[in-house]
Amino acid sequence: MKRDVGREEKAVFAEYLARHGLKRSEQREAILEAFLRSERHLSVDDLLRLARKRRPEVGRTTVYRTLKLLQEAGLATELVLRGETRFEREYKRQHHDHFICKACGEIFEFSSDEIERIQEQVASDIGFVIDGHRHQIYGACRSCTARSARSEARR
Amino acid sequence: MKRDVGREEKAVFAEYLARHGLKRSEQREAILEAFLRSERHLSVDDLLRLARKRRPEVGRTTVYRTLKLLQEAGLATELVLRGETRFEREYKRQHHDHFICKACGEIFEFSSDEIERIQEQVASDIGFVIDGHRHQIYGACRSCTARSARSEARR
DNA sequence: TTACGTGCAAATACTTTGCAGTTCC
DNA sequence: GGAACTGCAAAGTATTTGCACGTAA
Repeated sequence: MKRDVGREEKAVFAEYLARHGLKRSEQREAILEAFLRSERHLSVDDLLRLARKRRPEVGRTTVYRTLKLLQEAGLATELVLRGETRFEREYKRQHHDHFICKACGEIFEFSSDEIERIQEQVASDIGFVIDGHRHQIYGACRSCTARSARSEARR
Repeated sequence: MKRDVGREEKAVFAEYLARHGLKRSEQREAILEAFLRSERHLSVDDLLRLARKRRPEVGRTTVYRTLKLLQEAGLATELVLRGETRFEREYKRQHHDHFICKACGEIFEFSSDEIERIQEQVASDIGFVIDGHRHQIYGACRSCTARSARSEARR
């Protein structure tokens, strides 16, 4: 069932390599595969670990280098959450921002056309032309809020 | 005229030190003074350089350590803009977020009650309790937009 | 064949920590 | 006098780069 995960993205990457006179390699394939199979927000270490399941010799250096290529190919984006660098899929995904639960570390995505609109408004007020943004909201997710309410009550 | 810059904040810091059994020092005073006199978004290097104008022997280590104290005392906040760590005054300042011009690096502040409100809305939709957020908008400021329009026209 | 790719080790950049000497209270 | 403070050098992190060897095209 999960065969062909990210088939389209693999084609995009192949295309990117070809167009830039670069070559395919087992390592790049293992890394891309691992990246595509995980729906999560991966750290370099996560990705290294996952890629090594398939190809144990993959080096950390190659992960860094491949991530750079994936970003240039429009397949990955870097985000820094609470000081930690993570990567997520980018290809054909709608723009979104993140909630981060300080208790469990879970990351939730959100997007709001309304916020985007007001941003544009505020920007144009000072003659600023927007080209991108990062919006991160920290706090407690539903289950962590519930958990702490429970332990509160227990006192 | 500019005597007594941040008098209130100095008092807050003294109070903080006292309450925690910590001591005042020439270095801490020089660093705080430099921090308060500058209205900008300072890097560690900026602050080190400024503090050294007053006390040339101030060490980088002490700047790091003092910045930590200033944050704990509620006088400074750290922000990471385009991968660069910066510090700004926090005491009694209204919450705000940042525009960053990719061309000249200039940082502009903004705030929008409307955005805050929608954030709360979006958060409560998923049962998330907000505790803080970071919102950074990248693009081109008015003068850089004008400048590039001019060089466009020249072609 | 040859330009590109790889892993390792070394180099960077930024920040923290250990330590021996100094200063504040 | 003793705990706290300081600067330096060393140790950590995270990421990048130089290089000799390996490999896709």
